[in-house]
Amino acid sequence: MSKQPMTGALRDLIASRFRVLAEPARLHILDVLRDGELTVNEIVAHTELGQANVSRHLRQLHDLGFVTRRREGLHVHYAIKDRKIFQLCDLVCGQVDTDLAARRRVVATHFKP
Amino acid sequence: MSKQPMTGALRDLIASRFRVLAEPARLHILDVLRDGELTVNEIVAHTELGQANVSRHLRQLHDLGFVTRRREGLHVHYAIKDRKIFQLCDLVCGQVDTDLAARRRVVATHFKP
DNA sequence: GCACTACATTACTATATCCTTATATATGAA
DNA sequence: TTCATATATAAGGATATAGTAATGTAGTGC
Repeated sequence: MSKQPMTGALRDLIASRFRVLAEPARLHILDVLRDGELTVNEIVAHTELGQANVSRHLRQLHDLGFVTRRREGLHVHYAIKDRKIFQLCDLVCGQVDTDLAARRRVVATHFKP
Repeated sequence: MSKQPMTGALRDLIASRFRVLAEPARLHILDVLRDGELTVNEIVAHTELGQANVSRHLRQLHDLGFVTRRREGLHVHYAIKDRKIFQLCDLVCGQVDTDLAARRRVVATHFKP
């Protein structure tokens, strides 16, 4: 979001990107890909999600440009395309952190020792 | 996402934040709040969304800590709580940009003059 | 009290998306 | 070709969420 107001079309594009990240299962997949590429079955093993489910999520991640796909014989290897997404998650993590801290402070106020 | 793997609970928290941003209508509301606080009706006027709809979206934005609420007589003023969310959108915008550029390149390859 | 305004909530339909089971496709080996 | 493995897709039901119309609530002024 730079200085200009967003057009509706841009909002749609941005929203669809955020939507991909708005799913714990997909975050999990991105997380297990952090240390390098994995095949579908390896991702299934790491996440304990169903194979069809992982395949569907990978399709979305790939369609929106979050991961790369590389076929090698029977296997298909997926990898993080742009590690900037981890910056996104870090920003949100920081938000979660301050938020939880604020909540803790509220609770502490009511449970003075 | 720091070095540690995310727990399921953290993934849920992060995903719920992203989910709030995964909606064009809410991005629009955040966008019109960029230059300062507005009342609900002002937001309705700027976005051309229905009043009930705006109210519902504002509730979600407020519940997850994206905006502040301030009552003043009959009016309720909403404002951006933490301008870091614009960094989030900027990051995604950059992603959209490079992605579209890549697509343009593909198209250009096929439509050589 | 009553009326008016600004906002919030409820109730509802429509749409989207998750997950799973079953099936399809693609690659490699025998 | 036939079989086995890895991945992708289709079809199904279950759940969630957007938008809207109607109603509820809170504050202001008469």
